Amino acid sequence: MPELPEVETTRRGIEPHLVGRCIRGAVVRKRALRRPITPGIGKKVAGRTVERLSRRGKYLLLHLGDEAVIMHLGMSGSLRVVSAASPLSPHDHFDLVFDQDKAGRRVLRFRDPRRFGIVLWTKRDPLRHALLASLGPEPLGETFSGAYLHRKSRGRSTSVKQFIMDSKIVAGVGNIYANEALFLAGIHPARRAGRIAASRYGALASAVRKVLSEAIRKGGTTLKDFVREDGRPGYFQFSLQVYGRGGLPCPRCSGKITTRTIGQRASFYCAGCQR
DNA sequence: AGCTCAACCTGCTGGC
DNA sequence: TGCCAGCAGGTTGAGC
Repeated sequence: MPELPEVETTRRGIEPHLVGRCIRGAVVRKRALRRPITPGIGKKVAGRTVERLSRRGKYLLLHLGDEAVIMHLGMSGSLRVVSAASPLSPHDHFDLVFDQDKAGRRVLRFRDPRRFGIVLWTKRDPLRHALLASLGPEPLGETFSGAYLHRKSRGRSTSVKQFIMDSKIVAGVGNIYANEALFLAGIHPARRAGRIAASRYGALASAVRKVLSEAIRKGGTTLKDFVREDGRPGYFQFSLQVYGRGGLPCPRCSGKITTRTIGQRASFYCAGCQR
């Protein structure tokens, strides 16, 4: 479910509910996620105050002084701020429990049916954690550019789509937005990364930025189950040009949109507009 | 180093 | 109507 815009939407949604709040503990109902939830996490975070929330790629970071909680939503994860008494759904695996306030006791509730998500506690700078240390630049940051993509792609025979979905190259570009950005840039997703000119990478970097920032503005993409912290869906699914639209007319030339698997992932493109 | 592919899990759906 | 193979927004690690 969640790519960078959905994680950013979640971050913005939960941040005002969490910053400055003191943590009382945690409830672990199902430890076995992509990695086991850090043993004893409740005791480790108890008494800490949330200073801020940040995002790195698709990772969400809760900063608790020198320590941090690292979260990843995997394919099906979502986070909501709810009352501690709020009824549980089958896949509500983890709660971060806050001190009581005038609204009662609130929790940050992590739901993840497929359990590809992550909840880890770290006492180090979370950006130095093994999972985050090798991430490429932020696609909405200053070091991400066409020149950067061009330089990194030299000698690479992999498809450009797999290349921009590689988190070591650029952090947080998933399947939906890779398809969309390549359409916007007019680049065929199966084209070899090392055989694309610098100017076209300029167009691609711009397209990635545009697609991601537009999606953030619309609250992310809700295909089936993504919800914001308050339960509302995102709206970017109405702006999708090619993703999930195999067989339908291309919005630019009215040709048929092709569906094809590239690098184990469903890919959608217009063979007329994308070269 | 870089490429490919299987694996981790559950839920839904499209085709028979 | 009912069943089930196949597929889903992500990532890693093994094998070559």
